[in-house]
Amino acid sequence: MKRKGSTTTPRAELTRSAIPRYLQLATLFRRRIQAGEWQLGDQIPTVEELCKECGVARATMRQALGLLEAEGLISRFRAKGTFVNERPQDRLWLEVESDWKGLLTTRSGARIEILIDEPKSVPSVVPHPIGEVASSYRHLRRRHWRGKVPFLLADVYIDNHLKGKIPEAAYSELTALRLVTKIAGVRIVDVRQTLTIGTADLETAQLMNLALNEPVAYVNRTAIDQRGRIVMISNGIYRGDIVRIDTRLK
Amino acid sequence: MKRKGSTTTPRAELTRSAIPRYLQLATLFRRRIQAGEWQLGDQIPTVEELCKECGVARATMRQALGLLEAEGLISRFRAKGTFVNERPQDRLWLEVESDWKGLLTTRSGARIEILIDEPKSVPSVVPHPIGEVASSYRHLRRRHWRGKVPFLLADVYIDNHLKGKIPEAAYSELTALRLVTKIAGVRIVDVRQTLTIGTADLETAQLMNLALNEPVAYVNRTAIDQRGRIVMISNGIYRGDIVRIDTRLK
DNA sequence: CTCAATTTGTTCGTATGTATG
DNA sequence: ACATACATACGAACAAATTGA
Repeated sequence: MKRKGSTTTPRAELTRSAIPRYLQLATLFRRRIQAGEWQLGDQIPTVEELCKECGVARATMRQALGLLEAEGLISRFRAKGTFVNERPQDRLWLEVESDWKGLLTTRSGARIEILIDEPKSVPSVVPHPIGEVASSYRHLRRRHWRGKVPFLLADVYIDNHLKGKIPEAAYSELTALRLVTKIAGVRIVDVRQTLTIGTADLETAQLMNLALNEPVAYVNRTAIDQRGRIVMISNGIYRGDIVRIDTRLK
Repeated sequence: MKRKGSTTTPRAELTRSAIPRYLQLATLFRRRIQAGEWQLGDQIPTVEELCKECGVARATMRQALGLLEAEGLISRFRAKGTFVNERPQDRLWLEVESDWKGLLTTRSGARIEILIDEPKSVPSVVPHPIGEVASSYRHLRRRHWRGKVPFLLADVYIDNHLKGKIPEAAYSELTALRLVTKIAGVRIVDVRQTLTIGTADLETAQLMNLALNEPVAYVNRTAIDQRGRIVMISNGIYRGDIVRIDTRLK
């Protein structure tokens, strides 16, 4: 049988996606538990009910629940039902700073690991064209940890004119903006920050200990000095589940 | 015509994951284009080169590129090569406002559809306990469209004390904060806004025309008046792919 | 102009994983 | 548990268009 022409089956599936259904369901239920919709100790709906609700087969639903059971989130008892064991770890929010004070606050308990260190480099992309690009930057790719959780992967570019002013040890201890202001003593006249939302690609997922396509936040920062020169560029990827932006408008 | 040389960087191996390889690859390359690693007009590495780099079969790689071609990101020419068309970031960003001016700016071309309208209701969750909860609120679930794209799903609660001051038609035309300030004329002394990142659950996905587990942004807003009463609560879910927050720090 | 190399397009066959009934 | 259908992934061969020697 040839596959030319209109052998296309008109399937109007709602969750038509390349991501396996059982994974979608697992995520959905994980979120329900986290949101408190399914409370600790609760009996969750039966497999039959869940199947009807989500429009999938029993085997698929059981596969999804199997994942959650393996994660320790639920317990299943024959002829009794399925129950919520615990909540997925209450997450430690990370505030993406939206003012100077926040930007310069030391992140307590953060450890910075240097993955790449190129002494002479030029940023391939300049997120905010607000100033003159310097001739050469020190490029660092750094991974930030809080405890055993990597939460930020950032490519940092620092103007090589500041090279002499920054001690080596500082590169693995401070945020990029602190390096140029506090340590190198540069007067920054403008900082731009852009946050967008995406999903983890393969490389990011591996480095951040995330599943592929889990949400992440891209945070790009650019800082210029008095002479209008771009002295720092930081292109960072935060784990989406720890990002939180609080704003107060008076 | 520039020819982008094949990166000799040793690439991470593709995980044996539940997410199809061709999707992983598409995401990876989409990101490369967005990051400018593959610039506009560039010829990207040949299929063969990409296969070797990523360790996949030709057919798989072609399937990934086929997706990008369908999205209009690249163009492929037999015997010539594959070229970058445009950047994915050329979409219509929606700015989640982070200051008063932005909050009150009318979103041009936005249409608001009312899904639920409860005259007397009490918000089940109060995101920011900064004031006194009123005795009764008007609860609206509204879906915001730009053209044919739903981009925001919001549960809005408005203090019923303001009932008489707001004409019916306004409810399907204005943002919640505009309703209470511009229309009802309430003097707001404090607004809190919190943004977090998550993924679309089943209901959200259906209402926003998203695949399950695509990234979304949760934006919660609370406003109090002079007497410290919470006059407005808005719990919104934005499509992740259109959220963008620009900040400027001087 | 022809020929060879390059590069994408197309089509087999086969194996594996996922979802349904 | 089993059979069936479909999507995914691989490998290989060949076709078609472009370029340059």
